[in-house]
Amino acid sequence: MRKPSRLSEVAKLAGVAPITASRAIRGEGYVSEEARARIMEAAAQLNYAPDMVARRMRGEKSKLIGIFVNNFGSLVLHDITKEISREARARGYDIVLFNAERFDGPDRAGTRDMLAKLCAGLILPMPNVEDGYLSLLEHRQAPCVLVNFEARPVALPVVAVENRQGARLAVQHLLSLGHRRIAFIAGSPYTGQSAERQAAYVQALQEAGIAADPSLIVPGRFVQTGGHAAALQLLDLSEPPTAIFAANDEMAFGAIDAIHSRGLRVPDDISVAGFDDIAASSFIHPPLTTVRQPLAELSACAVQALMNLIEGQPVHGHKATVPVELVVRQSTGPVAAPR
Amino acid sequence: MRKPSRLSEVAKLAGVAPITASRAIRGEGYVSEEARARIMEAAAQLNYAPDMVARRMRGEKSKLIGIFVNNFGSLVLHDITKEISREARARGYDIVLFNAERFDGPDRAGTRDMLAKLCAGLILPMPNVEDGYLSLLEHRQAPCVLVNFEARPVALPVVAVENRQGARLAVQHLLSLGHRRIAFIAGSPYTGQSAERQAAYVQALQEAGIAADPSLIVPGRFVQTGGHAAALQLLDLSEPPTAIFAANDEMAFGAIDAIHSRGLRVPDDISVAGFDDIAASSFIHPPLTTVRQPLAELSACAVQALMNLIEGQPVHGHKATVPVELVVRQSTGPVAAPR
DNA sequence: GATCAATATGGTCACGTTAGCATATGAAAA
DNA sequence: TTTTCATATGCTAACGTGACCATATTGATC
Repeated sequence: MRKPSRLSEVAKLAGVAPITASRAIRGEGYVSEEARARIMEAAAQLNYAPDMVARRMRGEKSKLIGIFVNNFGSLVLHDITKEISREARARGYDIVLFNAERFDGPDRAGTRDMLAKLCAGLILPMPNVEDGYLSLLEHRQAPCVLVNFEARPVALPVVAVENRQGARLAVQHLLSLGHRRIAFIAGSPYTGQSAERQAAYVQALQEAGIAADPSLIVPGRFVQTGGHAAALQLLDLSEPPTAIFAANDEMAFGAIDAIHSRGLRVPDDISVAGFDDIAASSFIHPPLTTVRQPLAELSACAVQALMNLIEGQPVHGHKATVPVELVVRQSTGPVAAPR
Repeated sequence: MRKPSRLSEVAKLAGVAPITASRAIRGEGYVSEEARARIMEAAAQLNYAPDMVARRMRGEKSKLIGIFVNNFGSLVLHDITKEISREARARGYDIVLFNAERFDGPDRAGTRDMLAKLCAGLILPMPNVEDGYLSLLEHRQAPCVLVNFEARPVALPVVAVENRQGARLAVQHLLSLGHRRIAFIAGSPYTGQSAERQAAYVQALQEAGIAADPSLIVPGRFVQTGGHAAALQLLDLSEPPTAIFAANDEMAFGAIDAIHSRGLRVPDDISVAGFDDIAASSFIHPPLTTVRQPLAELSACAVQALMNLIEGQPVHGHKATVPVELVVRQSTGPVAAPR
């Protein structure tokens, strides 16, 4: 590897001290016009570029925002990440995405902290965060905003969608279509987000005078294959549901696939609703009835909160919520006539 | 922000020199059992974690692989990234994804190079790379592997799918269904990948005795909205095509949407084929006939090549290709009976 | 008793950069 | 003439770490 040239080399070539070259390149402090010209030419000649790692070690801020995710394959996170990136770039910040899923690699925390140190701020679109790391963040490792975090009260800004309201809308929609046996495919067991949606599901049923049947609540880990397996399990019940509400769209995709694989039709035989409204949801067959998260608004809100933190405004554990909206498409329909 | 504790603080608390604490923590060199115990306890008490930025400044390797992408919203890149991440983690490496789309932020190159310096190696799943940066990489800024790079010969390892063969399969499939007016929705004009697929499309037509009609070749920038607009343009032709081959699945989604919006049916009125076989393609309506990129194999190949570079094997501009496969689903069918 | 090897510990310096302070020059103001 | 100010430049130190070299101490071997 050819070593990149250093500031001291530029300075030597220009016949000045390194600090003077530094000033010229950064455009700060006093440098005479002739010295500046010599330095710039030397820099160009040596193809010099400042070493941001060294700058960071001196504690300077970068123009970089880190997004830490713990589900690298998630489509809704893909969409959220895209929106955050758009917002951040509009403000002159670059984006790095770190796969923070747990694994047993060496120096796990070290790598994570290195990135955190390099970034001006962090956005964590995670429904849950390991306790140890959360307290590290609360003690100000870096400016940090949580997105869709629902695990517990926390001393950091949180931006989230109205999970309960969204789940309630979906369940009420299914109830209004005449469904009474409505199943719920839950996400990962330890995410507050899934818990919120599940709680609202139970409550909406109760308000309609229906007791939640535990056998109709099946976990699907927020992934498509999990939704597939969960739906099969539900279809195998002695009294299967007439509608399924999945805690996210990807599981709903899996559920629809599972239903089709049993020779049943959506929504004629069984209705399916999701949550998120990811891009693919309007394209699948049948188009998915789902709860739309306003991702652009959510992301704008998160980036704005992070900018406030970066610019030194005090950290408060304020939680901002953005409203959701039910998008009715063709995956839900009236309950089938009794056989 | 509470400052993280430093090695010197740990050393002072344990009553040793910093270098001894360093040795104890890294588990290298000679440290007596009692000293090690004191140091470890002090480190735990101070919640010490090594500063990887400082280590990197000393030139140490991290266990981090950077993936630079220039289309942050792309679904196929999402899938590729996921696979690379899986492969890398199996080898003990973490992953960061950098949004390298061009924009005019400050210190653009500096941020990029900082990340490059932090990573043990880079994977660039980009069909094209800015010339200046490419030559920087060729001069060994960091170990680097290109994925699906098709722009020009390059002195770096390249792993790619057989774009020409894939496009040929798709076009031949459409020809075998009786189609003669087959349109092509191209990707971004400056990506070799799109050019490769387009060239094979033209060649396959010629082999069937059909001259490519320039009005049937429309750019779609590899994005869904681009595919939508391109399809509308094609449908507005005085003699519209009976089949559309899109250079990627996302544009095919957009095309199908556009066709539906005109009250036409797929594949009854017009067939649509894509390229990539992203996850959503089997779920959309109708399920998409497409060319499958073996993403797991592609990624494994790329990570293996990068490991070779990192471990010091010589860099050669070898290009590895992985085979593609046509997946026939329901978006393609026989050409409609003449009206 | 001298030599050697293994064990154990620390001092110094460099990685590339910049803040803080010190210094030097010329010109304008008192 | 002296003071003040704006301009221009450089030295030193520090960010946190670890390689290299130097120095002890111990026990074993000749």
